[in-house]
Formats: sequence, C-alpha cells, structure tokens
Amino acid sequence: MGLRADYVTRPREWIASILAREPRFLSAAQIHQGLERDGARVSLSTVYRTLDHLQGKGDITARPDADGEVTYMLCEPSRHHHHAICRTCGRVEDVDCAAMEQFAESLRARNGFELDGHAIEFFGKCGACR
Amino acid sequence: MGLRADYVTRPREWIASILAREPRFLSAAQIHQGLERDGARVSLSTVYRTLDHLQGKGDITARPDADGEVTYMLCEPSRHHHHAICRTCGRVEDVDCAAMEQFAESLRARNGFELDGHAIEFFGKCGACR
DNA sequence: CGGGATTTTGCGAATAGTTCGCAAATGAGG
DNA sequence: CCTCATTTGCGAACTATTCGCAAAATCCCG
Repeated sequence: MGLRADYVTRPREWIASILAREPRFLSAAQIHQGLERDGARVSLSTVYRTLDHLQGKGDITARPDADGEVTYMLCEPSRHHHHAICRTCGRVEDVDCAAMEQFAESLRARNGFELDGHAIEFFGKCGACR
Repeated sequence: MGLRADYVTRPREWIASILAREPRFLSAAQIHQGLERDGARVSLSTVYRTLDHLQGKGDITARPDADGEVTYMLCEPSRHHHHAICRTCGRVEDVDCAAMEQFAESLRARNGFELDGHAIEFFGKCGACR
C-alpha cells in the first residue's frame, strides 16, 4: 500500500543546498538562477515542486514579498520566532522573544478576539549594511 | 502647467464605496465582482488603476495574502496600528497598541539592527465567528 | 451652459509568476 | 541488475497584473 515515499534526488539536494547557504528569502526564480550559476541544470517546474515538497515537510517557510512574489527560506517553524529583515541586503535574523509571546497572550484576553496566531516582521538595516 | 489633477469619477466613487463598506482585505477581482453585483460596469484595468491611485493618496493599505494575491483595505496608515484578522470571515479589527510600539523601540537598541519599521498581524476568530 | 485641454476608461494584447499533463529518467529495494 | 513508484523536464495552460491606444468623462473658464 502506498505509504508516501520521499526520494532523495540531485535536484532536491541542490535546491536544499542553495537555501542552506542563503540567510534570506529567495524566490523560485532566484533559486533557479543560483542553480544555473552552480552548473546544476534543474527545471523551474522542479524548483517549484521541490519548494512545495520542502514546505510540506515543514523545512522551509514561505512568504510573499511586497510585490506578491512568493519567497522561501530554510527555517524551522517548530521553534517559534520572528524575523528581522534587512532593507538593504535582505539578510534575515531570527528574533526569538518571550516578551512578544507574552504580549500576544495578553491580547488574547482583551478584545472578543480569540487569538490563535500572529506574524511579526521587523525591517531595517543589519549590522553589515549600516 | 500640469499640476497633477485628481478627477472624481463614477468608477472611483464606486470602488471607494465598495471598500468603505467592507472591513476586510479584498482582491482586485473581489472588488470587481462587488461592482458587478451592484450593477456598476467597471473594467478590471480600472479597478487596478484606481487601487494604485488610492494607494498613492495613502487612502488604502495593500497586503499580499498567503497565496501572493494582493489585497486592499481602506485604512489610514497615518495613525500607526496593527491588524487582527479573523481566520473565518476575514474581518479586520484595528489593534492600536502603545506597548507594541514601545517593544519595537527597545529592540532597536539591542541587536546591531537599526530598526526602521515593523509589520504585525494577529490571526484568530472575531467575536461574531466564535 | 459650451469648448477645449487633460485625465481616465475600456478593451484587448502583453507579461510574469505559477501550475499541470505526460512521457522519459531516476531512486529505492530486493 | 530489475522492477516499480516517484520525480523530472518540457511545453502548454492558467492567473494575476500591466500596458498602449483611441474613445469618453471631467474639470475649468469664459
């Protein structure tokens, strides 16, 4: 009976490796370009399918950028945290913050609003870009 | 000499009126459908152009939804605040919160990160949907 | 209220990002 | 090394959004 398989293939390894070395959100097209630069010939379709696959496994986080283009980054959603995104270079730094969590909790109480999640992003310039 | 004009037209009034009565983020297509329902025949191009126009005036806020489709809502960005979005009906409630601002400020100090902005969204169920 | 300069609209075509179908290639396991 | 399920590549299809241009609407001023 078909228990879903999960093949390890070159394209998947290459794509994961691109994501692994870039601490920023990349679009499918950017990943595809990165593969070409590395001399790895992978179709854009496969990039999209692999990204869906990685997302399904919970290995990457997707986020539409300001223009609506979807971008992806290696990021365990298990350990809850937020992001600080550099406006200049796009570098993403994790912001793990108990105070923020606590604040969100307190909001749950107020408002007739049953809070079950939140998304927080900080923008600015990272140390290197200042 | 051409100081930019700003014509008041039926399409623009109709579109603004749709936005004015919906406390949630709507896509261009949804707005277009709303216009048709009202018997107002406006082209989709005009919907997009009017949304750009309103955004330029600072009358509406745009936000790509989870799938990357851009959605719009009447919302003065002048008074800084955040949103609580109902997972069931999409209703958006404003969350004006000094504590959050203060928290963001404190983050500016830590990290080598020069914070110049942030985006916060809360998700859950509004009173009506619980 | 009428005329003319300027802006806006509608339409259809063009673009960009993403998905899909299907045959060929690849990985897992015996 | 053989077989079978999964994955890939390709090109076509789709969807959201933008654009060019001629026609229509708006504004302003007399």
